[in-house]
Amino acid sequence: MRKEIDEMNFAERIKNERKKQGWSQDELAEKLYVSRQSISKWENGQNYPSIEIIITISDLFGLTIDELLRSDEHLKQKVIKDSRQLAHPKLKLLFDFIFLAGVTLLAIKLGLLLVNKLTGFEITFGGGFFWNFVPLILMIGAGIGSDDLKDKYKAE
Amino acid sequence: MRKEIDEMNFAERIKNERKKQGWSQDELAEKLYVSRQSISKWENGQNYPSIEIIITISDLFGLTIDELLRSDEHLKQKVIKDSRQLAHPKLKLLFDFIFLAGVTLLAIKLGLLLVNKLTGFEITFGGGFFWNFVPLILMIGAGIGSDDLKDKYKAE
DNA sequence: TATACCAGCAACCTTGGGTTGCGAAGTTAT
DNA sequence: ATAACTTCGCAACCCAAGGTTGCTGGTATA
Repeated sequence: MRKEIDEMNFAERIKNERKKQGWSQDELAEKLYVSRQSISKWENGQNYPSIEIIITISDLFGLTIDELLRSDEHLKQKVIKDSRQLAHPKLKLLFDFIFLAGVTLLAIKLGLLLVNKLTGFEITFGGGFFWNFVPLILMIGAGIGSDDLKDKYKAE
Repeated sequence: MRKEIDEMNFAERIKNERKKQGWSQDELAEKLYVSRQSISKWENGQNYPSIEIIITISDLFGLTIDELLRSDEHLKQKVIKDSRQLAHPKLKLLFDFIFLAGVTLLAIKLGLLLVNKLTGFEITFGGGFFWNFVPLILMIGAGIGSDDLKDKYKAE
């Protein structure tokens, strides 16, 4: 029972963590005030340390006790699902389109200015006020809205 | 030692959780395949259950093992510090200034356009190409750079 | 009253966690 | 080559901690 569940995980994990820190069994034993052979036993799955020592170990390695004692497979099932759903997907899509419209208008305007510059043409278009303000308003307004909605997820 | 650290917490917590579920000691004992007196002992702080049973208990009550074994005070100290430090603070500051310069130029230009519109003045300034492109380039370029650096933190 | 339920104390037993002893294997220095 | 040192696993042993059984007291209900 014990072996099937988590002992292999605990043994491996404590061994890996010890090596990650570059400690020998002797050094870890000193830190935990136990004999070196106790460390050896834990790492070979012969027994578990006492509760108090488990808590100390989790502090020493910066792991939760669950991470120490449970199998990776078990922990995976407990991971919170990352693919959360946006609260207002359609509204965000609208803001994205408006932003694109602003970008398009701006691109048209700047493109014409560039053509005039490079070719010596003097293509003009009326509504200078429109061409200077509306693209910016669209881009800024929609950008703010879309960014705001990006961080809102459905409650679970 | 043991009593000072977490035994009171474990004993209280397991008792509270059992009652929260509306179970008697007998009922919990059946679920865990132990005697009723074992439950009594745990709840009165006389001893701890074995590791296997602790894991089963944490599943049964939907708590982490850390929550079972550690004091509330201890868990608080483990909260990850949110105020992480940026990897390149000075570079990000430079990008922020460049962005501000672009915004300033754009504001000047749009401000003049607005004044012309509202007062009927015809204040003009040369370099139409400059006034149309440079603010945008500054804003977009610096905005991208600053946003990129916003997510880079120093390794711990 | 009797019965059922609940939970704590105590004696007892077993087993699991920790210690000590020993030795093998690997590495380094002379 | 040998000696010294480091690292770690196996085994015997011990004891305390965890679990069981027995008993009892308190409370609620019929």
